[in-house]
Amino acid sequence: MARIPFKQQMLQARADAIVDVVNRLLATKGFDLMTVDEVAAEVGIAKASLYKHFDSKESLAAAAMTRMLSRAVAQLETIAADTDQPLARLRAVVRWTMLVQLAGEMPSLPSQNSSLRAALMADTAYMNLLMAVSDTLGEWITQAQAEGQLSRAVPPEVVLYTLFARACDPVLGVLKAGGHAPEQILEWVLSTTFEGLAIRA
Amino acid sequence: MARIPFKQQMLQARADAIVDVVNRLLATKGFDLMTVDEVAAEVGIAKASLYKHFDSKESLAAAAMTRMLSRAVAQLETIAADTDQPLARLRAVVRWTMLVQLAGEMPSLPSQNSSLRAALMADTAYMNLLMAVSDTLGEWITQAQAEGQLSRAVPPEVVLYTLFARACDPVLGVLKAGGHAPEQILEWVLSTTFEGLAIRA
DNA sequence: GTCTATATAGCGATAGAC
DNA sequence: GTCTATCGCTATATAGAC
Repeated sequence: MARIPFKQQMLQARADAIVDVVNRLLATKGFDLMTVDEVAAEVGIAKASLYKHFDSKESLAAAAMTRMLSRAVAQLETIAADTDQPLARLRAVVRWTMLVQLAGEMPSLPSQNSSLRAALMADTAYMNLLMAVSDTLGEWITQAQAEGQLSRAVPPEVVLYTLFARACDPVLGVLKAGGHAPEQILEWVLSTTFEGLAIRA
Repeated sequence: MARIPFKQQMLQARADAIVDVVNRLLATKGFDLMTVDEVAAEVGIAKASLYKHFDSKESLAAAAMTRMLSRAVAQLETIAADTDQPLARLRAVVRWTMLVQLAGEMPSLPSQNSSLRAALMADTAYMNLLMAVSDTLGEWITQAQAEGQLSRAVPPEVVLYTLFARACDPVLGVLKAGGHAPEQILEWVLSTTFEGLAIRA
């Protein structure tokens, strides 16, 4: 284990604190309504100091998304160790993303903001993690279809996008605001996602 | 039929033209990235003139949403006349909302913006139409469940929210950007919505 | 009602002292 | 690196002439 200078540790801790705040604000207000002033105030530092750590508002968002993706990778490994069944793995993934969202910790970015999209696609750490997650999920999806656990009515690509969409499904927030218990919400959305709305023939 | 002054007709036509532009901009860029300057420029009038028709940016969005809801009400009547089967009606509703979205005409508003939420909830025309749509859909949902066509694993409320969520499902945009045919996209998303991802036992 | 011109405010980002 | 203070820009909204 390499020795890490004390000063550098402090910097890393501060950067983590910043990303914590950004992550929560992205989850609650979204990118457009989140202001850099607000981030600095909640972290408890001056805005100019914040810009010593991150180049722009977009890079703040990218850092939050990157950390969430790295947590997702870790979670995928845990899930893979838990079960061999590909469909069970996919259910566990959706369950985890919904738990994160219900905890108010799932950063969601507007897909329409072009400057943000550009910043994300230029961030190699983000892109690599995104591809890692997509690849792993893609494998599980094709396995689940091959083993007859997952519907073959839709191609793997569509399944993947559907799972990603569930990670930021607005239905969760509405049901949470309606006063329903998290565990109950989880069951409902998992049911609609995997079993669908119609009655099984 | 009451006679309507020519001048008033012109005003109404202009207001419609404004809502047309707002509707398309809300569908493509979203509320936060849409600017009033842009709306005025595309309509071809000065921004100050625009503010003679609408009080604020929020009221512009409310007008677009209200018109879309009134179209939805009309569509519900058409669907009700087409079939008696409640599940078939619900499928037709989702199909219609997805067609609108694929045409780039479905205005979507950020649920996080509080000033916008307040403006919408203060708009009685909007609220009445929203309740009308919700009531009709709610009836069809309970009927479909009673007749054994729709899953009873989730309460009607959750079904309703799920259907609303499909009207602005980001998966559609991703698949469209991927170059897939609209009819193909429609089938896939209808399948995942009603039949679910898992294989039917 | 429509226009030009402007008020007002908030935000992202930076300068410069320490 | 951290701070205070400020720049520069953009956006919503309005004033006032016609």
